Amino acid sequence: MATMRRARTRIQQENRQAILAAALEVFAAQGFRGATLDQIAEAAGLSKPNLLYYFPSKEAIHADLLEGLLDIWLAPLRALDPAGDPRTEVLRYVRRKLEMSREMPRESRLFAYEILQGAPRLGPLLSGTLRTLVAEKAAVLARWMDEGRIARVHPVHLIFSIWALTQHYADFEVQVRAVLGPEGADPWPEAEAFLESLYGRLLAPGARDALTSR
Amino acid sequence: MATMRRARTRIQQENRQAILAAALEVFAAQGFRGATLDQIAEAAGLSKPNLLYYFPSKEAIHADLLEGLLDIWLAPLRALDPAGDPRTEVLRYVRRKLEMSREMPRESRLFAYEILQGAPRLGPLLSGTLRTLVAEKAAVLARWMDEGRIARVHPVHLIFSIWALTQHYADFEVQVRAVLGPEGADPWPEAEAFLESLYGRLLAPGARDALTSR
DNA sequence: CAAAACGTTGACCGATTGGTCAACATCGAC
DNA sequence: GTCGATGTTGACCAATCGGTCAACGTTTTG
Repeated sequence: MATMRRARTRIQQENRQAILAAALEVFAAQGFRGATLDQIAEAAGLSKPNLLYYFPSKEAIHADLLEGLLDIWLAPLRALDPAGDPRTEVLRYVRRKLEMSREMPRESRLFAYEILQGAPRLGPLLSGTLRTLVAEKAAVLARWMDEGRIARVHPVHLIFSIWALTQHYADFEVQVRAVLGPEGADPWPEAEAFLESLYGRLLAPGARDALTSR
Repeated sequence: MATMRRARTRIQQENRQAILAAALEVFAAQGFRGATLDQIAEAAGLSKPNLLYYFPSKEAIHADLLEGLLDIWLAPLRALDPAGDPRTEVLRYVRRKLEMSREMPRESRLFAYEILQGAPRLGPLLSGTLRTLVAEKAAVLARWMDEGRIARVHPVHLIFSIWALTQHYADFEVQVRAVLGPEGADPWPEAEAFLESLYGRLLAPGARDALTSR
């Protein structure tokens, strides 16, 4: 009846969960080196030795957090349906990714810190899982372009652009809010409208680059 | 004849310069908390006490670095000419910003760490200098849109998008290279071509959002 | 209810870190 | 070349950090 996958007791599951939640908060705010076990322990409502009763080290907590993250993070891209309507699929991907930035900014920042640092911990996953997935979905995009159903651009950079634009609103939220000002409108609906315009126009079949020089 | 602005002696200027260069390298790689004075001292070819002879503290080095950065960083946006041709101006801004990401990735990462952390040090500058400049340039863009010379989008988010897309290639370079693979082409020319397509199509006068739903 | 397993913590430890200081070395002006 | 100003450093310090441990509660199980 009991699941009994990893943690045996109820209290063990609760505390591990509380620790991971607290660690996410602290790591996302301070980065790995900036975070301290005391901060995490206090945020989790536990003592530091107690925290180390559930996890062998600070590194282990961080690793646990990162491990689960990549799958969640890539779910929207995985969901890109080769059988769907091209523009609908891409725009849904953009919307879902932006929604993740809004709903999970801490996860986004945790990821950003890791990449900024040179991906010392999940580097292999980037050249493995991530690279494979991107190659697969880029092929789908390229096929759609071949069929003339969306305009032609470099498919991998198209994916990069979606990552950059959506994560920006989570990772650089302080800057966004500072620029928009204290009475600025909620940036999220604005961002969604902007991104819909951007990808709508970029991918409209028959779109050609505007004349720019000469 | 001598400039004699700040540092009096020749050796003082040289060493301060060496320290700032070394600190930029280390801070950009490890973040503020991750960097140590010993690392900076070694990279600068000095001893730690000697380093503290030129700067009063680790904080001071970091502050010095950040202080000079924002102006450099915003120079391309400042150069956006209200009297120029709209699409040429925007595309030149994009190109210059991308070039800065390529030529000054350490500065870009230093900035990224600061914002990620919540901009504890240059927060006021964001709501001051930066906000003013963006408002001014957004007004220029809005006027161009009113005149029908570029397509209408939210001007501030247009600027956000340029920051996000260009800095992505510097800050997330590890991820970009991992996804493109070891034998992947040089990402920079690809990125430039992609961004030119993107902004060319986004801003083409008369551009309308593609039909997406229903 | 006893005892074993599980859970919790104050006190402590070694390592690292930012920063100090007194002593020493070097340089530049006369 | 001498002497004061400038530059340099080994040794040291207090604070912080990740992690340990022995002792003490608490829960679960027979």
